[in-house]
Amino acid sequence: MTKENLEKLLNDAAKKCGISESFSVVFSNMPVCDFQCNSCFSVGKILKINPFDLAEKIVEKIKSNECFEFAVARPGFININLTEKGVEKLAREIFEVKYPKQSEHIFIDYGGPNLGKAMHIGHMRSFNIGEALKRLYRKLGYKVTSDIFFGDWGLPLGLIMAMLEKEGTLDKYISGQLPLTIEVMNRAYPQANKLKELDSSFNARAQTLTLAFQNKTQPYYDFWKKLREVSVAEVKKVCKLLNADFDLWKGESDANDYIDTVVKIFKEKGLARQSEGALVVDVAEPGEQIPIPKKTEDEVQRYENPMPPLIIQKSNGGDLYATSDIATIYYRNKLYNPDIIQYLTDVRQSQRFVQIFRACKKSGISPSTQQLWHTAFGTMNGKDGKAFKTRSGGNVSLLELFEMVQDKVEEKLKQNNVDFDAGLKRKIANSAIKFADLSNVVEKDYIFDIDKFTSFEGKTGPYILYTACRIKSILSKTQQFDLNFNFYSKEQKNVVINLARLQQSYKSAFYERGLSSICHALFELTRAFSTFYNYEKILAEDDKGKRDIKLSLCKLTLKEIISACDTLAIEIPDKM
RNA sequence: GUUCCCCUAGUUCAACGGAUAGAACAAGCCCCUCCUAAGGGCUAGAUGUGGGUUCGAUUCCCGCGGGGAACACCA
Repeated sequence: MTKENLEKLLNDAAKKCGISESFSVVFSNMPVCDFQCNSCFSVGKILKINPFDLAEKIVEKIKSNECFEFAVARPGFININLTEKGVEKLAREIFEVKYPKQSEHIFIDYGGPNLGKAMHIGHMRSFNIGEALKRLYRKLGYKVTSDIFFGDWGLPLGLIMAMLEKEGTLDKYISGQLPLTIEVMNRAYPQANKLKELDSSFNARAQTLTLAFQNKTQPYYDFWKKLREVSVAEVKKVCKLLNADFDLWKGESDANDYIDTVVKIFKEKGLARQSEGALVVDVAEPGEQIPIPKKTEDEVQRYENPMPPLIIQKSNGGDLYATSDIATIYYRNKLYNPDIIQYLTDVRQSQRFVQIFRACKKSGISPSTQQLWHTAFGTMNGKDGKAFKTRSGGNVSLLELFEMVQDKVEEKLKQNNVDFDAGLKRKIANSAIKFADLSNVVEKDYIFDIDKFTSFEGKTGPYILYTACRIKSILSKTQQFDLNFNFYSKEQKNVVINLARLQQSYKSAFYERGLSSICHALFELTRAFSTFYNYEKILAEDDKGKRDIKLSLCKLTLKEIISACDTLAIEIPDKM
């Protein structure tokens, strides 16, 4: 890579001056240069040399280079510009880039839909970010296994059963007299959820039914299987819309067989203790969970640096999700032995994952060499800055959101007199949603704005697709041409620089475990291309050499846009 | 109460401790006899507050103000 070449040049020059400190290079945001080196300040400080003098000394030692022009600027910057030869070489590197194979195996857990509950917009980020990270890791040469990890073993399914039982239809659904559909579940769950608050005997019945299928008591266990089947089919529909796919479609229920084993491990290692009737594991480290003296008798006990113990068994003997999570880590290690396990959830679950990870490390369920990552993403808020809710206080379902965006896309397509089919509509809607979501920095909350998802101008997914389609259109209208990277105009060079920045963004994205830098670089690239497109005639260029150069730029840019979109799980249509 | 996160143009978002703080939307002005105007060009507009560290702070540290989240049997 050019950046590395530059750093080598500078470091070699430094060595000739007897300096062993390292110099690094970054893309410049200044209009005067392509790259810059800021290291003269820090190195100058260590060596007690004026940074400006140091910069001059280094640059003097670099014998003239055909690819780069060096200049020293005011307090001590080294500014570097690419020559035409340098641009050509950079373009060639970009065109031929290959990522070496990595030895690590990353296991990534995202999606996490709960059976029985319709997916809402809160699930969207996990799917979008997780899917894109999975693809990014693969692109960068890692072995990756993805698991959707259903919440399929809990109370919601017991609630649905209890609701149907109360209606008197449960037997008919069990026997198959009435067909079980997702609509039945989507209706029954919210009703049951409300009812359990009002009717404690109903709640108790739901608990009993939950325990029944968990103990594999018939006919409830078979009915649970049926509920799972119907839900999974529905989830797969959403996955198709979001262009997400998983290697494993497991869930809490698969961890069930290992729960006793892991509880035993905690007990045998003396890590578990009884507290208020529940079985807990202490995970606080020194300086955490220090009780704050109560001011009055009946005040709730508060703690300084709170880190409560992790409950692995309820006082009624029931299991918790945390126990399933630990059991899941246990069997994932047994079956897949990954080097890294990554989870993607809302930031509100952060403390829970700290607890789970610590419990796994303490007990050795996760070996000390294994990395456990929790990538916490910000909450999607409404315009009031609070967690997003519809006017009626409910959640917007993911399918509804997708429909709304597709309707808007259809409107726009009709307005532009474009021939379209369902596939094109879906692709454009998908790009709008993905790009709007992934552009945000992962860990920050963001405002869920429906207008943003249905606006197709400016920094949006459809803009990226539009640019790609324009390039495709040009390339489809041309015959064979000779690949030629001897770019000569300012606009062409700017496209190449942005191509390099896009490739650089994959590395940043890996370290940040987020996609916003890729989205940003992709947008800047398409913007640079659009400027070039507006300034220079491509197909109408008479000079064959120049036309080859311009077409080569089209080809290279399209290749990289396709590659980036593929990483983000955005599909590009041929026309729009 | 404790802990963590956030505060940047009118709005929504960017900016490994680097130079003149970038975009998008909204506003105003231009560009379709020309490869897709879902486009391009131009104009105007911002770092909550008070200290500190630094050659240099939106970025790091400490106050203050404002907002959000978590704080044992939900996930």
